Amino acid sequence: MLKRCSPPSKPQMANASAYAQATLVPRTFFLDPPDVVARKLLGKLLVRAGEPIVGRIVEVEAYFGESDPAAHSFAGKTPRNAVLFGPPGHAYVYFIYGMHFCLNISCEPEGRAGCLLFRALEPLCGLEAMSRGRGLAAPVRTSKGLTALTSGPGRLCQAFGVTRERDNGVDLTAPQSDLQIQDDGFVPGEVLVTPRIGISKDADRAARFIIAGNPFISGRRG
DNA sequence: AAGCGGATCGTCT
DNA sequence: GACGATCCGCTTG
Repeated sequence: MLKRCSPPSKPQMANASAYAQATLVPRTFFLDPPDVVARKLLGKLLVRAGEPIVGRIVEVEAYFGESDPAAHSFAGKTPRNAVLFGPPGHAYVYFIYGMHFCLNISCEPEGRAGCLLFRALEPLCGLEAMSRGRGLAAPVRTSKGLTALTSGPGRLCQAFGVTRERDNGVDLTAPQSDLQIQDDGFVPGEVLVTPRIGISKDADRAARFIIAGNPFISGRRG
């Protein structure tokens, strides 16, 4: 269950009363193939316990395990990607470009390495903590500032304080976990599917899932 | 509005 | 030893 928290100045997609009624998303939710989980995952909440920090998932990319040339697991299991081959619902965090972290959640039964990359969130709670994580001198005020908080895989990790050391391997479906996926009953409108961002192999495959029209989506909007 | 280059390092060849 | 599932600031149109 979520503690009550202050909504951002301009909530875009949901009302504050729903935040307190969110429930933990179970591991079985993540047993499905990546494209199926991607659709279901849009509209759910990423929650960091404590403050709390909460964002609604508005953009994800599906990666299809060992059959997907663009996936980290394409070449098989290594020390870095081992989490992906474990049970579903766990965080896979990797370090990229010498500078940024990216957060994924594993899916499919143990032994299969499908996952979803979190690409953008709509900030709902914990704006001050998010601003701090992003290295800002003061909490965001403008709508443009709000967008830059969690629009992009590296940005949302900064906002939530996600690092490989802290979060890789964490069970996002466990009640005691610091980082969780929760469901407040929100149902997204139209979902668009586009090619994935920033990859060179299999660049045309439609595997990026976005909530149509959401202002927090990163990069190309459709 | 779009395009370019720099920053910076873990991971696998 | 090369290369990213990125972000930011600066340049140009």
